[in-house]
Amino acid sequence: MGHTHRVTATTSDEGPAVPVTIRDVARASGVHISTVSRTFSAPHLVNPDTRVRVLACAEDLGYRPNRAARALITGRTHNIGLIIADIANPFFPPLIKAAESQARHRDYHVFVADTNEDPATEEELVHALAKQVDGVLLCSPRMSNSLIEQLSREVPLVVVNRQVTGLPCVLMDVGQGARAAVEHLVGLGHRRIALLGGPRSSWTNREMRRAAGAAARAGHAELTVLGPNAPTVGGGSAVAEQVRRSGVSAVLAYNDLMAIGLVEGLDALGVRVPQEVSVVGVDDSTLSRLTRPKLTTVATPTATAGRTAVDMLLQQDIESPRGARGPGAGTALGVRRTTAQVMLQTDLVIRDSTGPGPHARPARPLAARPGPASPRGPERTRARPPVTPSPPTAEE
Amino acid sequence: MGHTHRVTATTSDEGPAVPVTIRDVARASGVHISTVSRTFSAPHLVNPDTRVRVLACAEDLGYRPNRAARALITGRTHNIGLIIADIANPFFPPLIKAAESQARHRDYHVFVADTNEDPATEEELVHALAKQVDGVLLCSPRMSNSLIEQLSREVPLVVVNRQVTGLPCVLMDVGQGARAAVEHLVGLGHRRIALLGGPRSSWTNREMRRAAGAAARAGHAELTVLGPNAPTVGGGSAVAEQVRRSGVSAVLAYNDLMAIGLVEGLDALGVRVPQEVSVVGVDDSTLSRLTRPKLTTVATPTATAGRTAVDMLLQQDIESPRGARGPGAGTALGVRRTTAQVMLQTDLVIRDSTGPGPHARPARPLAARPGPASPRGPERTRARPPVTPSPPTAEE
DNA sequence: GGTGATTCTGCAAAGGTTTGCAGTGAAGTA
DNA sequence: TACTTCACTGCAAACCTTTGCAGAATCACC
Repeated sequence: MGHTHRVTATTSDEGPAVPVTIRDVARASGVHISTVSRTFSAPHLVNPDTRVRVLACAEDLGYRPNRAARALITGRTHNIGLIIADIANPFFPPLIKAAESQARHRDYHVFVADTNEDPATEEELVHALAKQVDGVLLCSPRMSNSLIEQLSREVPLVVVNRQVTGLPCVLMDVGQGARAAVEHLVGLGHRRIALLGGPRSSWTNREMRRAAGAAARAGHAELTVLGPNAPTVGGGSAVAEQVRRSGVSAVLAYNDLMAIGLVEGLDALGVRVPQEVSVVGVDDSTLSRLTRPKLTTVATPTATAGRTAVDMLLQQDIESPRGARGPGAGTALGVRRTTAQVMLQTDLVIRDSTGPGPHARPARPLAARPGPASPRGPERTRARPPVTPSPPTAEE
Repeated sequence: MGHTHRVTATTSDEGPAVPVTIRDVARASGVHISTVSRTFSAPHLVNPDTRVRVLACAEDLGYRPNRAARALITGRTHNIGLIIADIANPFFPPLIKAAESQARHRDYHVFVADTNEDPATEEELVHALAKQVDGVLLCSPRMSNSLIEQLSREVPLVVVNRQVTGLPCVLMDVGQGARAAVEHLVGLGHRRIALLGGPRSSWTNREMRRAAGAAARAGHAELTVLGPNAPTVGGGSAVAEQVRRSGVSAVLAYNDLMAIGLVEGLDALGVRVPQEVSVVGVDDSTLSRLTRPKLTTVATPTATAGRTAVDMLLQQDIESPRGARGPGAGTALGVRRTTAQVMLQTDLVIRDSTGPGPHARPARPLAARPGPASPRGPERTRARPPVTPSPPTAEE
């Protein structure tokens, strides 16, 4: 596979033509370049007759305003950068699409970049994007908090899935989700539960550990933390053996990918889910409904997060336009801006990958033993009113 | 879900500081701005002593060259635009990641944008990206060929998954893949086969129809085309009922998503795969190994396509730098460039979603009826040497 | 000491656009 | 008619860099 076969190779003169600028249009329509400029950026300032003439010339010259040059002087690019930890993770597409749609409504474009979960790439991308966008959405960053704060002085930032003091953040209450998941498992009669950790530098990871640990203690269950692991299918299947050896009867995974990988891995070892081990994921990605057994998972409001993040960025942006020292405007130092932190609720969605554990109450023996093929619909437990987030940890 | 809870809202003075320019560095280090510029873009031209001084000043002023301004004069942004039909389709992430990695090696950054399968959005995005990137990779475009050609005069273009005369293209030999799939099904004893079509304006879609039709005729099988459909899981499950009514015993779907959706839909109707209906997908996305039964599918060399496309773009780019009318260089009209078309091979990967049909030879009755849980490993048939692509159709 | 080469630095134009200011002419008002 | 107002347009500076050219200083060499 992947063998290359060159079918055709020709040369032609059909290149991108010489770029046509505002000057060419001005010359063609016999007006000054400033009039052409106004025709596009402030049409009400130019005489209707001239306007149509200019537009006509622009049309058949194929003129398009150079957005980069425009940005140089206005300080606004009308672009938003969206930096994503791993574009192959089905968690992100809904977020991306929601952000794009929200941005489009506000006449902005979104440029997405993928970091492969690598902090160095993350930093580099922020620098690369800095002057070409009006702000950057940092999704599930793997950098340290201090580096994020530092970068935020270079370009307006909104952080998703991480809490950074002084910066606008969109958080999902995975703590509450993890607690609901553990309570669900405890309620099913599980007393030995494993938590499959994700990347070490993930805020979500820390929140889950904290909340799952507390919930386990409250439920008199024992929680084993396994990890950190790569937050991928491979990362999940890689720990299957370890999970089996640990002797737990239920697992809460960092995300759906790991949960699915774990189910795969356990299956290969001959361990049945949910009969022998129950598995819970996080994200409620499209995947969770497609695999068998269907995954019990903590639903995160991904699309809402995308929309909210864009809103927060644009709001902040509008208040303090970049390059605020216009001609004659003096130097505007330290523009005030508002930084809000928003916490979104999560839901536990119960499907077929969780079942009764070794300490299940024998009451209602039939109803209490819903096999993976049981026809009951998905059950949703709404998370409780969100709590205030834990104080931000010192570093990462 | 998605209820917003505002946790914190503060204002602070920690905004993005006043942008520090090359001027500030020049002033601080007591040299002319041109020296600062050279310190960054041509260090060998500046005295080591001055260089360290300038670098030191730049460092503690936090100076970063403005890439947009630089691009304005050099004509090169060192960015590549990557326009994707649907970022939620697992077909794309490997392509994106390969493109990003290849670009990074050449000191380029990739900006991804998603079009939601919408031609209008596609066009708009090309315009938006035009002056901010050195070239655009158009993946599985839904625009008309003529529009693509027109846009290619605005910015260098490389097209993936579509054949446009005069433009560099990266194609996957889905025709060969579809043929192999149909032959596989015919060999299994299927005589009535359905093709689940994808988007009408998809080149891949047309190729598949053409090749699958020919292969069916050659195998004395009847091919029913169903569609066009949305190339998504939903699009697949939506036609399940129609597939059942059509009475076919095997289906070749436009892509894995549709195939998986179809399997889901058939399952809901009580139709078993592969016992009653065989299903083949296209793409060999990560999904195809995760669902049950594991999907028989046509593997497309997605990562290779991403790498190749970047290479073709950069090669073309290097030959003809944009804005080629440098100071005093006169007007360079119609720069020559080379346009190649590359066809990549595909492979049929046989897994568990295909099984014997109504006309199966009764020979080896046991081995010929592999259930979905049969432990045989995946089987790969290498596609034959690629053929020259069919001549481009007039429109889209 | 004179010549030429070499190394470094400054000057200024250029890239494509926006925008405050001033100027023009026409229309409105007294 | 004289004066104000208004709508429109041109001028030129500004945004932040890069880069060809030329000047200055240093050095080597004869």
